[in-house]
Amino acid sequence: MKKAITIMWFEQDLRLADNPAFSAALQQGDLLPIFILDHKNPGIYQQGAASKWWLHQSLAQLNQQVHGQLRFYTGDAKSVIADLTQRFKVGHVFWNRRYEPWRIFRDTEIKKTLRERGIAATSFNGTLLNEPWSIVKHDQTPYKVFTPYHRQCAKIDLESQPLPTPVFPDAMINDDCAIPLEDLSLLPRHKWGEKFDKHWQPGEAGAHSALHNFLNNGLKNYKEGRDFPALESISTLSPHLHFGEISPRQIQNGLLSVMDDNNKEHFSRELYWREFSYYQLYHWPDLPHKNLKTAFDHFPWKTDCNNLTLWQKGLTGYPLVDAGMRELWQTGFMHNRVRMITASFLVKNLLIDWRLGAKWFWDCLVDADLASNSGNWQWVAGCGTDASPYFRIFNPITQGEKFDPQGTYTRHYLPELKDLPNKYLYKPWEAPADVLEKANITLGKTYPLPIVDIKASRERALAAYAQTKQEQAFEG
DNA sequence: TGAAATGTTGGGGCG
DNA sequence: ACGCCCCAACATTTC
Repeated sequence: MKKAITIMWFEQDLRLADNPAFSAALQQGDLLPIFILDHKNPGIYQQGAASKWWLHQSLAQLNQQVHGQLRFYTGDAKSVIADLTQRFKVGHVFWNRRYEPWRIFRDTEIKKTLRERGIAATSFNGTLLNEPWSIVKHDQTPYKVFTPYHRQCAKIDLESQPLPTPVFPDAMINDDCAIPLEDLSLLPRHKWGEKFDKHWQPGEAGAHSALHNFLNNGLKNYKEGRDFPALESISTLSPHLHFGEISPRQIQNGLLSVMDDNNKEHFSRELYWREFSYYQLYHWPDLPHKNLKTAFDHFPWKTDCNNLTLWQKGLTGYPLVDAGMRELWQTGFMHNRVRMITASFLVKNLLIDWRLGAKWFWDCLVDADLASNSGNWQWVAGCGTDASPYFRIFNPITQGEKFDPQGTYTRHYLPELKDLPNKYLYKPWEAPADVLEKANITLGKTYPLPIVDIKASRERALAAYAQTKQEQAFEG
């Protein structure tokens, strides 16, 4: 009788340390570590190009960590696993749970099928501090608002130690039917991803170096500094977290050694915003594509494709908005404050459906995450459960003057404005002709004129939102 | 994790 | 010295 093998199914947990499924799988021995690129099941949530680039790099790192013994497959995960159980005597399949609705559906089926065939299937929590179903209000319904949700988590969260990096065997099971990483075709054809190389270090080592860099530098000024895109006061851990190169528990544990309670508290809160997004996605699986407040189903969105394109390209004529959109394109990332400003501009000043903004971010972000991206866009648009008030409309001029007063960030991404004095940086159309000439700027040519009037578009948005608010009250 | 409009206060100029 | 106006600066309200 052949000895049964154990499958460790990696997906959004591309790390060895504090990986509960991997640690458990190692206990069983005769390990086949696999990764499946499932392009059959995600439907409309096909991974974006930037995210694919990251995944490729991260898989390469993980494969190196297990001495090239990670086995790659592509196709429908259910069939791939069924096929493996045909060709091998499989005793046990391990994985860490994932929370996208299509993955929950898929994994539930797989678990059921395996068990029916007498194969053990065990999943773990390697991704969240709390399982979404474990936190409910007294009446057993899920929290809709962040603050009470967070308060409740703080009450029950115990400090738990991350698992140590396990020792893994030199030789794991081989499978001749597996394909090389390159055949997953994750890298863009036209070297578009190469520009990301200088900004990021995907993989478990890169994740920990980002964490330590943040703990030693950015964190001490996090509370104030995180609002200033020119400062390096943010963690940039989001893509690492998305792919599970580091766990929230490891991050929280890293915070324990830091004395500064105030900044620590504010950063920890952001980890819980991530948790809250996953929580919402679990309890409201329509989060990515439906307004949670149904009054927004009749919202008068503009369908002007031209303005959407100008926003995407960073050609709105509002320098802070354009700088953010170009940061996104160039680096696959955008500073959080600037994400709010660019999103507010699209949804409120341009009146373009938040789902189109979410789609663009989804394609461009290396940290594209269905839970966080959808949750945050619903928040900005005001149609989420816990949403930004409808009248909160960011003024990209004021925001620039307040949060990038020297223009360091803005000029970095808009070199065509580098010689424009601070006084006019966020409103170049107000600059006198001689100032523009001296700065080598021809408005409408070297840099666009504003595509909407900020005051008029603000009033237009307020009117549209007031109408929706009324319908909402009517619907109860 | 806003912004603009409106209201209030208090100091200085000036008849 | 006094009252009046002007207008920042700050506070409150409204969207």
